[in-house]
Amino acid sequence: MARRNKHSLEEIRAMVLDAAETIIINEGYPALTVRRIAMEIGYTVGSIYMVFANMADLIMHIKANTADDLDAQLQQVPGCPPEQYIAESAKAYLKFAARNFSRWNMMFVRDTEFPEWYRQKIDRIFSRVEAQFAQLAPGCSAQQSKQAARALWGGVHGICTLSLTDELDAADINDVEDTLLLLVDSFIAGWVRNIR
Amino acid sequence: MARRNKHSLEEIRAMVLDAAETIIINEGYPALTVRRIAMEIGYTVGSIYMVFANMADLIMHIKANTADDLDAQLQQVPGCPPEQYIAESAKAYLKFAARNFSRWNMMFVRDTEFPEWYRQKIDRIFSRVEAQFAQLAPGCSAQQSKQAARALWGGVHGICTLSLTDELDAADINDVEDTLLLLVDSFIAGWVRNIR
DNA sequence: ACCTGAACACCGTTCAAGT
DNA sequence: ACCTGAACACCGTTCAAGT
Repeated sequence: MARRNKHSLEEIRAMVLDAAETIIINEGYPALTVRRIAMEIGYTVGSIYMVFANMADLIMHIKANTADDLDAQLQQVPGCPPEQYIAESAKAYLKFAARNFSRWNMMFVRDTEFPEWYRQKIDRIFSRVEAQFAQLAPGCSAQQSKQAARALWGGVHGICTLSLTDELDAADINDVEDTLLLLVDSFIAGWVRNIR
Repeated sequence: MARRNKHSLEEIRAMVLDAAETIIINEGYPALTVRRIAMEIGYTVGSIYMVFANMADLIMHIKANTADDLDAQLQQVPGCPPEQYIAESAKAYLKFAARNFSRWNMMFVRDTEFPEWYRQKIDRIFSRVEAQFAQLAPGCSAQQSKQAARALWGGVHGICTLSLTDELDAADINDVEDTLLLLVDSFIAGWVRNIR
């Protein structure tokens, strides 16, 4: 066999990425193997190494796609006063994490060094909340609002992680949302108070 | 070969657990393999299956040990007023996570269903902080202080996760500690205020 | 009653060989 | 210039066979 040339390398690359994401979504991260992807796209194992350096490289790009999807989701939160905006963003973050658990969870397992372009994507997600904190207390320094955003967003992330991996035994997602809003509301109330 | 009987099954079990923890500490979680453990304790692969059902079972018990160690660490936080106690506990949590990163991180990768006895260990860790919240606002219901503890502790956990996996680009651990204390102080201030 | 080690069904990765 | 598929060095797990 060999040589079919039915797809360009770019097309194959897209097919690999797409098949990989489908496998993760439907069967979870551990089900993702080169052989499995190859089968799915109708090529053999070797061909995957034509378009990605290795598994780690492919995974890095899946993470990047997830980061973009998450960012797009957060961008859809309608403009409103900072407190409300931050609360809505937290809810949107939880919703995305719950609906895309496997892909979302992948983003935070560190197999290889994060490349700079990936780090920037993560930063972009954080920066949205940072801007809101700056509005929340116009007097405070950029450093202060940045730290507040990171503290709270780390917090939001933690509640999502523990809830969705069943560490906090949160019965259903509504309980989690309540806990999330308790964190957001209390933190903001306390922060605005202490900043003065 | 075969039959040496130099160690009891209990001894082998302890050796396996000990070797596994050493490998994780020194070389990280991915370095942990049955063959590697067998080599380390001077037995063959098969013998590990005499004392643990499988790799997942072994890992579960490593996690349990880590949970106990973490609990012991938190127990060493000296008695003091609730706000301070919670802040000190958060610092102790971060310190443990930083010093025992591989083992700590393992606890939150969910490979199999958490057995009930393991869940109880995690609950015990949380309950320490819950009690402090009850003291913080004597009027509030048990449900309220429980939720507050879970919100804040989820938050503390999240900051630790993101910082130690380099997601929040926190330069050094002191910055992380500052961020952690900002979360704790602001949350408590806001919570006490809102609860009334 | 222990303990071995070969065997099985998997991995990711490489690369000579085919068209 | 693509693409294959056998080969390599790994996994976890099992279990007949040895003492």
